[in-house]
Formats: sequence, structure tokens, C-alpha cells
Amino acid sequence: MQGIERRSGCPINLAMEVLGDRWSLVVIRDMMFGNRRHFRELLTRSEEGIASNILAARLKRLVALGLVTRCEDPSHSQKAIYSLAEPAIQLVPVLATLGAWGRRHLPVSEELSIRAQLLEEGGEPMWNAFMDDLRRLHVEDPVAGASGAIASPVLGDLTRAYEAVRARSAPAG
Amino acid sequence: MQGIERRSGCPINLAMEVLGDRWSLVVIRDMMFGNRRHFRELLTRSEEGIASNILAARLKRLVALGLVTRCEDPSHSQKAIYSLAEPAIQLVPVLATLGAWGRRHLPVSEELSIRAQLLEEGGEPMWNAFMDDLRRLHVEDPVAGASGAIASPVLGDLTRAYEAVRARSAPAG
DNA sequence: CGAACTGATTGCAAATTGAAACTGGTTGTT
DNA sequence: AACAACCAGTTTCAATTTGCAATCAGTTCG
Repeated sequence: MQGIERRSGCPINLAMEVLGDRWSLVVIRDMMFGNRRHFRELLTRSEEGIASNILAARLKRLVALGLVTRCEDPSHSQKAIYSLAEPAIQLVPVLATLGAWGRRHLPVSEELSIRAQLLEEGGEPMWNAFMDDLRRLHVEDPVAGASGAIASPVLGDLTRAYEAVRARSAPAG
Repeated sequence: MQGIERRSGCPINLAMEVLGDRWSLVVIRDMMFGNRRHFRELLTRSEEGIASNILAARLKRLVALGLVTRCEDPSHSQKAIYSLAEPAIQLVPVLATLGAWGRRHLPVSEELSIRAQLLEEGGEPMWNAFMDDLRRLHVEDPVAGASGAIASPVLGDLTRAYEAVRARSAPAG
């Protein structure tokens, strides 16, 4: 049922077998840029309104593929924490490049594309710093990373810029 | 029926609405790296074995979205030439980055990943040269570009490297 | 004239998607 | 102890999408 088909050994093809659906990269985006680490957070704070069965299926698949890890939240015996694994963290350059392309060629909104713009302008040095931050939040200490106890300078900058644009275009928030 | 849904104005989301299926990027890859410009070429020389109805639907959609253009082939009143439009040409950095990621994290074959490797090592200067080549083959003169009358230095290098690896690993092929 | 080739279309079964309701359990409040 | 709110999903079912195989009408070549 899951895993990939391996229609061919081409890197682009295999990448599309893993990420080539409407939701997988969007879920990874929310975990990465929004630090959304719980099922309910991913479900209800999703800009695009993902359905719960689709989210459950995607998370299960991403865990099986090794892009995401799942652990228990010590604060609540039933709560699960989802974290990005190294392969997903290394998607930062892909998401940066794809975001830059989308910003140029698709009808994006200003508030939702400011982070893509900063990430593009920051270039490789920023991507590397961001990936280091993500390793601290997702790999080294997922529990503290999920709780907000660990700061990420890059994510902080991106989030502040986003909030600033949002406050400007819709002051009532 | 086609066009995008616009679930949100996020660049990543919109990019996935355009490219988030198993075939669109694979078709663009074949046009870009294999210079496959006719329906039958895309259909029968596809490494992954796309079905004819899926290919027809994808081409129609990509044309409607402005990523691909379609024109008639003067050598055959029924033959159509498909060419990459500027937005698709600007996917070169995305494909390069995605290919590099796939090569690192997925079970790729050597012969089908040599081009991804060269494109990654070549970096931005190579991507820019490649995009210039593609503009000559696809935008400036699609007919001559499809016929093989125009040379692309970058594509030539990539193709030779691919043929060399292929000859080495399967001398009879 | 007929075979091969052109870009597709059609019919149909199987798989996937998506919305809404629901499940079984935990936690916090009164 | 009772109850509401919250937790990660699951179930159900209709609609859509996918993939395969066969087919199509027109064109070119021998």
C-alpha cells in the first residue's frame, strides 16, 4: 500500500513518486516553517484545509518512507509529536527553489510569499543555517523543539517578517 | 476542469497544485533533458511507461497553464510540436535541486542519475547556460529545435555523459 | 492501394480523494 | 464523580482520477 513503485531509477521520477501528490509537501512545509508538530495542529491550522483522513494517511506514509519520525509527547499520553527526519530537512533547498518559482509564476498572495522571498534572497548560507536549526528542533530534541523551548534564529526571522506583513495587510489579525 | 484550485496563495501550495501529480514533472523532464517534442516520442520513449490518455491530458493541461506551447510541424500536417514555455524553462533550478535530493535519498540507478549529478556539480552557471540553450530550442525556433538542427552545448554534454555511462553498464544496449 | 504512423479518444475496472460523522480514549474543570 | 474539551486518528460513502487496452480518423510512404 505504501512505499514507492519504482517505475524507474531516475531521481526526478523517484522524487515524484515520493512527493508527487497535492499534500505531502504541504504537510512538510507546515512542519518546517510553522513548526506544527501535532496532528491537531496540522489539521486545524492548515491554510488549505486538509481532511483528517488524508492527513493521517500522509503522515503514516511519510513516517514509513523515513521522511518524518513520530514519538510520544510526555505531557499527554495520547499526544504524538511528528518531526522532520534528515531527508526531509534536506528538502530546504528544494522548497526554497520551488517557492521562488511559484512566487514568480503563480498567483501568490503577498503575506504567504514573504517567507519564500526571504529564503530566496538569503541563498545557500541561509538555507544551511535553517537546516542546522531544524536539526536542533526536530532531530536532537523533538520534545523541546515541539514545545517551543528551543529557538531557531532563522525561523524567528521568517516568522516575524510574516507577522509584520500580515499585521500590515489585515490589522485586525 | 483544468487550471488550478487556488486553495491558498502560498507559493509552495500553488506549485503543488500545478506540479503535484505523478506525471507532469516527468513529462517536462523528458521534453527538457531528452528533447522529446512529439506525442509519440513522449509516449513510447518514456522510461516510466506513461499511458496515452494520461499523456494527452497532461499536455493539454500544461498548455492551458502556460508551461508548454503547442505548434504544428511543417513536415507533417498532423504532427504537433510541444515546446517548453518560459515558466517551464525556469524550472531548471527546481529540477536540478530536486534531482540532487533524489540522488541522495532515493534508490536511483547510476545511468539515470549521472545527468542529475553533473547538473548539481555545474551549479547556477550551468543552469543559466542550460536555460539559455532551452530558450533557443523551445522559444526562439521550436521547429528547428525539435528537428535537432539546433545544438545545445549543455544538453550535448549531459547526453554524452549519459550515453557513456549507459555504454559502460550495458554494452549491448 | 495498403501498411505504418500521426495525435489523440473511448470504455471500463480499480484505486484514490475528500467531506462528514464518528470512535475510543485522556485531560482538565467543576 | 460528572462532564466538557481535547487527543489521534478511523469509518463511510460518493465523486474523481488513474491506468490499461482497444480504437479512431486522418496522413504519409512504398
